[in-house]
Amino acid sequence: MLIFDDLFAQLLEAIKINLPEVDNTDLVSDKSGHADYSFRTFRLSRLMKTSQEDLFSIIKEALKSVGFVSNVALSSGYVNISILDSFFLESVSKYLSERGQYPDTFQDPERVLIEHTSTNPTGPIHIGRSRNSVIGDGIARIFKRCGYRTTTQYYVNDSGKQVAALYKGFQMYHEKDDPTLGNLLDGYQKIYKTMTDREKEKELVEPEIKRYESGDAEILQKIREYCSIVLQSIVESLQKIGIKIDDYVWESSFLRGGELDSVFESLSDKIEDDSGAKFVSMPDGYKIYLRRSNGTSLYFARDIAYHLFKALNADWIIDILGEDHKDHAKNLSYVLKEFMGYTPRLDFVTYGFMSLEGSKFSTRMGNIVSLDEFVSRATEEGLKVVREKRPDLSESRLHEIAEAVAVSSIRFSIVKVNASKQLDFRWKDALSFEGDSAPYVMYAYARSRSILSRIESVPAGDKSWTMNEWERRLARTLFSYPYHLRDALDSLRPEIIANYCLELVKSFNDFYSQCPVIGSGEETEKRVMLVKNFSEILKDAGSLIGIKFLKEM
RNA sequence: GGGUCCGUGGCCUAGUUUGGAUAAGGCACCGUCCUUCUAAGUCGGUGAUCGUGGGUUCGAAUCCCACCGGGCCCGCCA
Repeated sequence: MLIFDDLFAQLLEAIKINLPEVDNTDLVSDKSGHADYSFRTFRLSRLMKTSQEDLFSIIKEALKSVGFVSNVALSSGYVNISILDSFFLESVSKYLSERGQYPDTFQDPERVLIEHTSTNPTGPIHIGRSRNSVIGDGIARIFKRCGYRTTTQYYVNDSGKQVAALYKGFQMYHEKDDPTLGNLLDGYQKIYKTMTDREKEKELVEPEIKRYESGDAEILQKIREYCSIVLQSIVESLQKIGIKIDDYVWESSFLRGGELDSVFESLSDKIEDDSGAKFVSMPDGYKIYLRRSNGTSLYFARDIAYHLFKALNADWIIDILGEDHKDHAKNLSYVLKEFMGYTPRLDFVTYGFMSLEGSKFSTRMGNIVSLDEFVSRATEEGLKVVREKRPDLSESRLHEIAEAVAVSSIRFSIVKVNASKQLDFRWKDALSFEGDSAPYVMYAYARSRSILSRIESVPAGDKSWTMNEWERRLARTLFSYPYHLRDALDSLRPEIIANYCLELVKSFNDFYSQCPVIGSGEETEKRVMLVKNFSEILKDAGSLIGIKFLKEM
């Protein structure tokens, strides 16, 4: 829960005393530049058959007692409400100095579990898949920031067809070799080339699945070993872009622990039979198979078991999934809630697929970019740029900056786009460090730190803190941070934070070019305060989406 | 074919969940500003019938319907 001076709520409450019919869609934070808040009279005027002028008088009267309101005016149906110049800056400063953060938080008892990435341990993570990680990690950080007890989890698929193929491929093509990452991937790719149709797949892989699920010690041990090797490389790739997942849950643990049997037991009155195979029916008649006729389990059944397991330690469960899993998510949610009385809050964030230079990612066409490759190319590009701009810095410092720029850029370029949209990856755009990008954000931070580092003593200034338009806009944008944070949390949309960062930086850059800080006499104290608040809040917000901030760059 | 998501200047994106005051940024292009705190920046300019057509409304990028274009799903794969 966020703690801050919620002006919006206070204004609304004050107006409600004299005008109980008001609801929170009548009042908006104004974006048109007319005022700070704007009350729209249209709805109430019709509803109450009261003129806009009369409503205006009532509102003006109601706001008389509100100390931070400086002006109330009626303009073409809008009641424009202005806030005292000093209020925004004072409020933010108070929180930062007294509580250490703005907004402050109150620990929420709800335990939130966010599952993300969960890519099959059958190959390195590529840039398309990393969209999942970037979104998931962003959402997790937003929850933590808002005071939730948050855990992230990676579901390791070490059972089923794909990993059986990983095993079989290695046995077929590299039996005498060490199970290195390279050999495992090679075997996997080769076996997939031979599995040209579903019959071929069945023939090669199904006996292995059967062995696996019947508890054959050899295959169990091998698959765990192979998956661990591939998973390790994925974990390392994620680490490079600053993502660390709290828990790894192995799918196979539900096969062995008996959880799967309890799933079938508790669903027994819903389960139907199709020549030995087991399924449940959705309201539209669609059949969801839980078990093959040969007795082995299917993904849906194991995913039920997994979600029951999640519920043991969480009140709110969030899964980040590719849009190909959308129907699965809907059906899973239905079965859990309607058939099994599932109580935790369950949300799915699905994201559109990424493409590469306008065409589909495709492993077999070689049309793919691994996360590692992207990181190293971005770092290289970053190094080129920093070297040119900062020839004065040491080699190690240049590398440090290049890496921060690369990682931040990668995450920012992915997270800033709404998850529901398809995202086309283009090298040219991804490696550009200008405009609406992470370096743009980082650079503004470095500028603010540079100013602060040059401040020795601050002369006491004019305490009334009247502001010019640039100071005011910056102060107001800083103040608005909690609203964006709350929006991002409620809608599970980390891009709201990315866009807020851009908006905040824009207001800072305008301020920077118009308002000198050092040596500005009476203005200095106020401006230093603005710069200080800016650097803290920008770092706070940007860190949520994985931007790394440097004092200089 | 059925379901579902997306469609905003030449290109990319915000705004759509909660309908409101001249549709907001970036890239590219043209021009401006470094003897003020880092020019990865600032300012100005060119460029949008918000996919199309209806509807609801005092008011629609936003809500409803139809259509068009694209993604994804429709497996005893995951």
